[in-house]
Amino acid sequence: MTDELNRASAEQETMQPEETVPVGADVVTVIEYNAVENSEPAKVTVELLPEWLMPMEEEEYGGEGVKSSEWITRKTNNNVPKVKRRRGRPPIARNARHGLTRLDFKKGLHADRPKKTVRNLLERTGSSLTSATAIPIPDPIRTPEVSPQTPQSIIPISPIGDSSLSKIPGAEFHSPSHLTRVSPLSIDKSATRNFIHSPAVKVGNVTQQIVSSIGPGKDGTEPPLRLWLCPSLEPISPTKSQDTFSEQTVRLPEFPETRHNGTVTLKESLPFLSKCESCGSPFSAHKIGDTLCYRCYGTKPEKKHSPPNIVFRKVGQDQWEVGKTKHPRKQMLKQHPKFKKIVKTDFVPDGDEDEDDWAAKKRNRRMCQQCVACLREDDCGKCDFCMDKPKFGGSNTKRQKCRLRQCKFQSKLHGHRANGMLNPSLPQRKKNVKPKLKRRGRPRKRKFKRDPWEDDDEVSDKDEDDEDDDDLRHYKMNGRKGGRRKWNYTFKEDEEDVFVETVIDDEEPSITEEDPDILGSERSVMVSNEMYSNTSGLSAQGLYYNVSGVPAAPHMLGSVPLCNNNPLPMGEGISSLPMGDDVTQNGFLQIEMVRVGSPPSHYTEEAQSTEQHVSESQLESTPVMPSAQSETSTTSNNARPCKCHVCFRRSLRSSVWRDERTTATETKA
DNA sequence: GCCAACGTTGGC
DNA sequence: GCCAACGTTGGC
Repeated sequence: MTDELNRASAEQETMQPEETVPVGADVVTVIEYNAVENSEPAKVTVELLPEWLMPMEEEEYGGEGVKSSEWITRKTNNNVPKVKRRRGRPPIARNARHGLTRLDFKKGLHADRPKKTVRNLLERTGSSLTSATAIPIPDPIRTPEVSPQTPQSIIPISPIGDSSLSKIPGAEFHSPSHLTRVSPLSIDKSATRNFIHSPAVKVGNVTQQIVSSIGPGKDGTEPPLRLWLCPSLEPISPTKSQDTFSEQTVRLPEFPETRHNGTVTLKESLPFLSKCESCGSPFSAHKIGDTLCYRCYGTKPEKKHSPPNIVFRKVGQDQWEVGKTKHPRKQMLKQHPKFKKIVKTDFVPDGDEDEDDWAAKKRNRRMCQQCVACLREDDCGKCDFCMDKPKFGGSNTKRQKCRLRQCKFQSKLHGHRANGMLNPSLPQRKKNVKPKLKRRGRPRKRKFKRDPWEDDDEVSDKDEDDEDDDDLRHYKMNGRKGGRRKWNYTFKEDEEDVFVETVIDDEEPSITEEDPDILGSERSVMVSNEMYSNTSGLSAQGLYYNVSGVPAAPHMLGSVPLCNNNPLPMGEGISSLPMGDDVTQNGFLQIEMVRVGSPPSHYTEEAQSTEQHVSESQLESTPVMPSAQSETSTTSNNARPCKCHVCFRRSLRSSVWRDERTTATETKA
């Protein structure tokens, strides 16, 4: 196991230089860090730009002609001037409140709302729970089962053995319920026997193992009924260590959450009595992270809510069928065609939430409400978007916000240097400008040419066959949608909380190692720097990650404080945990990040390109990153200076840029 | 992948 | 109903 994990670490690190960095705060943070600490002057060509092309902060700082390095430094100081927020057309204030109301600050959960589709409406009304392929949209009817965790449902972890934390008086670690709930410590003979009696258990092999080892009624006591109703409430007693399961269930690296090629050992086959999040019935969790019983798994393959963790979920991999089929992914997708569409692991909106909240949030997805651009009130009147506005005499064809008011973080125009952005006074889109190409976009229902030699006009006059058209369009559509996708990046910031949601959707993962989507499936990332008050006992400023499959307190879960007193580099830390192929395939990696350094105002747009530059060409010479990579690949317990931003980025990177195929490839190498 | 065009929606 | 601008479409 250790060797395997070490190998995984090396594989992770080797992929890092090739990553494509999404538009995100984490990226920028690192760049700033490097720029400041390493005193490496940013290679930025200073050029005079029109006002609306100048960096917005520069304008706010009144720094005409401010050099880029200075500019970055200033931004690092997080001195974004407060500007009176506009309450006009973009309903910032109200919607910001709306957005905040969707945040559960205690749990760091960010509520999201499904789209108003017929399917969703049906599901919300409870009229249909039939679809085994349905996107696991939160069902308000079932929300009581996933209501906020009561203190009783959070199992105080008292690890058996020599854990130092177990000796801390009153130490209580409130890990996400789905992690603690399946703690093997809750398994005792009675519980296991109860599990055998559970009607929800249908996994035969597991049951047989238990039956053979522990006969029902051996101890002559029936389990309490409450154990049936809520197994997680079963008190955990260290005295249970004397039972036959304690030894192998407590030791983390060997924790049997992984299986290889369907080979399940006796030890691995031991189930954990868990409570299904969907139906509430106890069931046998094959591994940590299994929150749904076998029955509900087909209908609700996604957990309903997630803690403010980073959740990398290997979608399209049947957690139950791994190893039992030659093509588990295909089989899974066939069984659950919509399974891979599960993207966001957001908090289940309670029934009180109305559509207005969702609409309000939806309207503000392009606004962080905090950046200078969002706080800007006036249109510049000079950019192309302003010029397009009717009030500026435009034709209102673009219908976009002023360039200067485009959110730095969430605008989809972020980072784009449209042709019309270079200089509004200059002719735009010089390249390949043809008069007949002037009309672009949606309304043009241009038909595809049958004959490539046909003229466009001729084709347009023809009445083509609809089926051919559809085929062609379908092909084109697939060609686009089948490819890689960008990170769908969302950024939410409050005065105290920062939420970064990144969704990666690649239906057709690339095989190349440099492919940032090498996980081969959709991934959902949600980062929150909200501190967990209940993760006391660990460094409040630390960066932690939890890996599913490790059932205990954060320290037992493999959470590693990455900053200050962090003995482990992030990449290595993750790789040293059982998150190899099996975990990424069968379960999901959960990373819990606590108070990760810089506020979002540090993030700059320019740093994205800089980051790419570093990643691609300077990694081998950069004093920070390359050494980390080389070290983390083979060694362990390297005491490194605290670099919060670096840790954060590396954590994301090393967690995301993994793929089992890459693992196999590099294993060969 | 980029982005022009515009349908559409929400606030007023 | 008007305005602002988000989200989608589809050509390139």
